[in-house]
Amino acid sequence: MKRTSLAGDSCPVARALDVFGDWWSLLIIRDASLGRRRFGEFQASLGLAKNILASRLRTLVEHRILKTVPASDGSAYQEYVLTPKGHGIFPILVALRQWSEEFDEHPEEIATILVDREKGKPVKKLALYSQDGRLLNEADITLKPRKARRVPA
Amino acid sequence: MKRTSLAGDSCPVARALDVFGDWWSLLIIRDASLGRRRFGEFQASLGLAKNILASRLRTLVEHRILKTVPASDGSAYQEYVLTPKGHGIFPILVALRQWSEEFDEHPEEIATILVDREKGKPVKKLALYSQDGRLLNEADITLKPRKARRVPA
DNA sequence: GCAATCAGGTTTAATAATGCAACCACGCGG
DNA sequence: CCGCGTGGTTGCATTATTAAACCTGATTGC
Repeated sequence: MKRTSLAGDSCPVARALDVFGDWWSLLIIRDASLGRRRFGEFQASLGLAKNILASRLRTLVEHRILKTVPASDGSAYQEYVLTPKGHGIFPILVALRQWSEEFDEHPEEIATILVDREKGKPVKKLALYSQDGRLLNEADITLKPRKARRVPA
Repeated sequence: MKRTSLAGDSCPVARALDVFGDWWSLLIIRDASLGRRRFGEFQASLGLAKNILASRLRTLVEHRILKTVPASDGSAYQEYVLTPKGHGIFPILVALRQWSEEFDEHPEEIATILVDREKGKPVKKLALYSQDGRLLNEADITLKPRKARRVPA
């Protein structure tokens, strides 16, 4: 069967999904962004098989989304923490959360809401703006080739 | 071995991933948001097996992210178009794209950039704001229980 | 100081999800 | 009535995911 790799795709959405588009990676990253760092913490929180967790952590480290650090409590073990590249996934988690908050069929089952720490009030929805500050929706944008193609002589 | 379902999870991120967190759904939604509507268009664009595509389209319709409409060119076939719930996924696609644009190891392989239709200039990065307009980053937010828990007498 | 326990995995064997290709049904053109 | 394009479904081989058993090195109990 071989799951088709998207790594060579030219679409940035596909390239991102190739890195963490599987069933567990984003949840591991979510846990990491909530401060979990130890193998056992992830395993207890997510309830996934340990071999899968080991495999996912390995590929996330390879992709430099996580890095291992020597320990924090003096024990001989290692911990997994987000790199800057990993922290960059934060908006994606927020977007996923906001979509569920808005469209989930059973919103009463959602346990938590995202609030700003200072005031304790819900955050605004993520929104897309043009460089000159206009609010953009799906119809207001378009795709452009990244660079003018060099025409062969 | 049954793939563990996340549908009953109380985390909205997990709930979203349960709906479209597989290998293909987000790419189908991306294509739909680019205007593709026919089975054959998706299949040609994504290069996935037809049975998988049929299965994904079915579950996306069940979840009301896509809906089938009778035809647009008069033929007897049906087309798949995004519902409002489906259009709500747009910010997630943008977030994925922007992450790749910022962190991909081979950005030269990315073919397109997102620009606003009116001016043709790249869009701003998605950003998270508090209700009173402060720019928030990962450290400025926290999770709060959705409702005050009713304490049993 | 020796057994028991725990963190952090690897190995094994079963089951479920892919992928590919072949097949089917329908409408249409000739 | 024969073939072709669209839109699927069905079988079967291959791969991924899973739970559970096992392993290793460090820490704790006594």
